Amino acid sequence: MKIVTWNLNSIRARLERFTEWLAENSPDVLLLQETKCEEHAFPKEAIEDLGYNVVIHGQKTFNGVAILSKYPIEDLQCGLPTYTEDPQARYIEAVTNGVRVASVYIPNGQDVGTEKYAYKLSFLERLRQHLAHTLQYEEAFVIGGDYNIAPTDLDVADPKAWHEEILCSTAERKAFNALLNLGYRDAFRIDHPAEKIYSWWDYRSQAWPKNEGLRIDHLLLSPQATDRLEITGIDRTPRGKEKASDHAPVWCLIG
DNA sequence: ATGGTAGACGATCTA
Repeated sequence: MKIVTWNLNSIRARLERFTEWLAENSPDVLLLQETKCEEHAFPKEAIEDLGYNVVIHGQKTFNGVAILSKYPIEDLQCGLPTYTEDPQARYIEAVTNGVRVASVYIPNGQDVGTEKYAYKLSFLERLRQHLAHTLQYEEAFVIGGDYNIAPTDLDVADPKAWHEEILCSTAERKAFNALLNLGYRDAFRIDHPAEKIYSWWDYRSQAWPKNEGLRIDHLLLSPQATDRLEITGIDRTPRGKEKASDHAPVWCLIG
């Protein structure tokens, strides 16, 4: 079962490229972030035509997450149960083909020390609380998303430039590690323990041609999902095309 | 300290 996480940076701006990639790669499940529209504006039919069921937690202009699956989608949950007062659409969870999956768009945080940074850290704490709770189900659970955190300097092309900057600060990395310390694993690092490869390249400053990226998109696996993990990867091909998202899809294969 | 680009939307805000 192939599961992909991808921050599309607008599903409508990306529709042609995205459906093209879907037809070529045909993953079983997609966990999408930054769809950037309300449900009525989401191009559901074009995706359903390719054989996917679609569930959406959207909002106007910003954020928005979705789950696509070739299998029926059950037990839908929009928003973190531990953060029901969050006005932003950043979390969706469901069960499909016997696997619990979630798509999460963790706040960017803007700059260290800002109000948005505080919101990011509080969102991460609410996520930690929820993931602590779901462990008791002892299910295969895959939490894919744009975490907006490069877990270590190995995940950063230019660690000096990013030292204690947003996406790389100590408090953010501690919050990410707190998720791992619950018992979840960063899927990509299981079979690529030392590879310098990234999932996001800023549109600015020619970051893509210079390969000045960061690995901030992750698939976290519960112990039961970890036991079933076969391989993972990051597909950089779509990032090099016209009208690309600034993020690349990250995938894993669960047996 | 600033600016670089992209998307939504219609002036800026978010990233």
